[in-house]
Amino acid sequence: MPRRYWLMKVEPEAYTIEDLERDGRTSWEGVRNYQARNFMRDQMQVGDGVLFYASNASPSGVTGLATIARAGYPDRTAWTKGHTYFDEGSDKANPTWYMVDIAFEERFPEIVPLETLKGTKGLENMMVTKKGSRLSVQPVTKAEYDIVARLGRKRVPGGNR
DNA sequence: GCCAACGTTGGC
DNA sequence: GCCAACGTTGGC
Repeated sequence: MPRRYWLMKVEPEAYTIEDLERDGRTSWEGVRNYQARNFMRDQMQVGDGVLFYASNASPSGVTGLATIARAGYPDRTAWTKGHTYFDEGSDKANPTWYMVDIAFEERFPEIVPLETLKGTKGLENMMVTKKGSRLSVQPVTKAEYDIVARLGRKRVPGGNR
C-alpha cells in the first residue's frame, strides 16, 4: 500500500511538537468526529506521513512532521467513566471511537503559519486552507506534504514570518 | 473574547 | 427525514 499523508490538529495547550519531540511517540486519543474516526480506523497505516498542526494558536500552523506508528485501534478512553473523552454510547464489542499512535519525525525551525499555507501555490485545495474547515484529521496529498515540508525546513534570515 | 461555520441532537 | 436549536471548533 502506498504511503498516505495526513494533517492532524491539536491545540498547543493540549500538546505541541516539542512535547512529541520529548516523548518520541504518543497516542492520539480523544477524536470524537466520525469522519476523522473513519480515517484513523480505516486508512491510516504505519509509516504514513503526518503534518503536525497547531490550532487555536498565534499563529496557527504546521509546526513539524510525524509518522503513524500504530494503525487504528479502539480508543479506550471512551469507556473510562469520568474521563473527559468518556462516551456512554461506545460499545466494547463494537467500538465507536478509534485512535492511532504517532511518532516524532521533525520539528520545524519556525512554524509554517496558516497564512503562508493559504498563499502558497499548490496548496489551494488543502482542506485546512479553506474557510470553516473544522476536521481535526485531514488527508493531504504527497505533493502538499512535500511543499509544506519544504516550507518548514526553509531557513529565512530573521525567521519565517 | 467574539462569532461564523460546522456537526450533532431531538422534536415533530 | 426535516430542520431548528444547540454545542463546539478555531481563526482572528
